[in-house]
Amino acid sequence: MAKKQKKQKAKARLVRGFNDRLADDIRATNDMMAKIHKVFELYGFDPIETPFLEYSDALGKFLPDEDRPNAGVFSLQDEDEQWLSLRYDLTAPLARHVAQNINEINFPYRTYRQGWVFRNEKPGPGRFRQFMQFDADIVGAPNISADAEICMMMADTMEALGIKKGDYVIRVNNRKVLDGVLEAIGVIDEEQKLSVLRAIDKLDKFGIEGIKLLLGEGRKDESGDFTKGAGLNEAQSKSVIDYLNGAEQNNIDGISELENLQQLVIGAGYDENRIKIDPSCVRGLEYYTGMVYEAELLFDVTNEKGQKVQFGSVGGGGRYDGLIKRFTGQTVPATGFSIGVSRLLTALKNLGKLENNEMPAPIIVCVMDKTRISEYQKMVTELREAGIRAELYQGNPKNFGKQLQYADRRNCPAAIIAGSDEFNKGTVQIKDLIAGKEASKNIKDNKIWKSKRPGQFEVKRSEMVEKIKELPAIRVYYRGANDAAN
RNA sequence: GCCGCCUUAGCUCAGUUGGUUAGAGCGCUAGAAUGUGGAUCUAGAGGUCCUCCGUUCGAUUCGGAGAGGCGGUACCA
Repeated sequence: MAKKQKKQKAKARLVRGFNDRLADDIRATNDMMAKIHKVFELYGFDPIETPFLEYSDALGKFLPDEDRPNAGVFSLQDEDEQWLSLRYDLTAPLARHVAQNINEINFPYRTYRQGWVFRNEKPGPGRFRQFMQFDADIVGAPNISADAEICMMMADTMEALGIKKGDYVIRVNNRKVLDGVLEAIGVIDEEQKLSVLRAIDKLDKFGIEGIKLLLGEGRKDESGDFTKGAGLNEAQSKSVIDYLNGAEQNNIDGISELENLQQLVIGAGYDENRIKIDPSCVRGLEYYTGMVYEAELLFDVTNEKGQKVQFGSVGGGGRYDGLIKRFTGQTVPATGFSIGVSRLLTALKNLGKLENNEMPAPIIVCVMDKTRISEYQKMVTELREAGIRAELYQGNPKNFGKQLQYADRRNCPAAIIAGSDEFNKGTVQIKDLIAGKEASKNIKDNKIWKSKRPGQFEVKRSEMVEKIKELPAIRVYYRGANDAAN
């Protein structure tokens, strides 16, 4: 009987590729977001928010087909049988919004937005099926100066997040130049073109030797799986490698755009350490029409298991002059950038570059006498009014040791203790749990430990809040907040 | 999608050449110690050995299929 019931219990489990987020991550993410917002606002961008769900056809070419309605995107049918999809990026919904409100929008439209996006595909390391992006775009801006500004803003954003000059680089390239290379070696087949571009994109992953294999017959990976190559001949392959090594190119249009951008950013004080032209930068294949950019972290990241991980790209973007045309028929040039917030957070966390501004745990007011709950609650309120996190112990107050154990495990800076003795005297006990923890290192015997009450002292009830404020842990954290308020 | 590795207690993992009662550490609960966190000691709870099918007198162990996890690779708007 008991067994049968057990079998009927629901299994607590997460959907593949989705994750719960814990307090530290949420706080760190919010902190990052605030910094990014600040930079984007400074550059004159305004926020916008669009829904998670869009009509599938509005999202572009990834329509659910009959056989695989959920390939790549999560899709479902509405009551009227129309296909809806969870957004897989923030650009397609922006294009829809702009097309829909094209007469009201004041161009050039500088806009940013953040949010969750969803992809129905196999999750990998640092890769999830729900993740957060943070985008900025300038819509209705045909000039290279818009691309230059986006690149500079990206550089500023990286630095605002605490990543130093030289620890990141914004790589820039131009699609037109890549097209010129393909043209020069006589590759006209669309599939082959894509294979060549994909191979080029993998330079940082596999190196020149790996690229040669991918341009030719193909490459076998570490698990023994074989990737078919682009099938170029020796001469074609050599031309591509020469291009990657910086050989001169003949696409005048693309080259001059890149030169123009470089001139603009250098003029504004962004040298090659920050924004660099890189022939191996490719990005979204059938999507971008001119400039493409990518933000790359240059330092090694060590993961939880102590392995070194090459982190690479944490964001990318480019010019997409065709996206809004799908809706309106008229070309609306646009350029923008997308930051992979979740990825960036992981990188910063592994690096220890997140500022240590962890929220201190609350002060715990212990319950020693159940008939005096309202008096304990009053203490909590006074602390809160002073801007100090505080809570009344809400577990079973029967066992007093449990209350301190709870406070200890939460890393609370202090506990307030008041029983009948203290109430009679008009005092409270303040127990500095951090000082006590320090003292415990030298006390082996529990009887002594108990009688000594390390870190604990008695103060007048009326001075409780002031004395709490004087605790080292409280002073350090709350000083900044109070200064800001005053 | 393809390739490889993995799945035993809440967690990390031993183990069983196919056999009666499957273990450890950590964690959890209780007590020593009812107004004091840590350390220590004692006791206790906790398992369809991922699922199904097959081989076998007998399967957690062997075989097959499937699911899930990790990693590589492909795709990536």
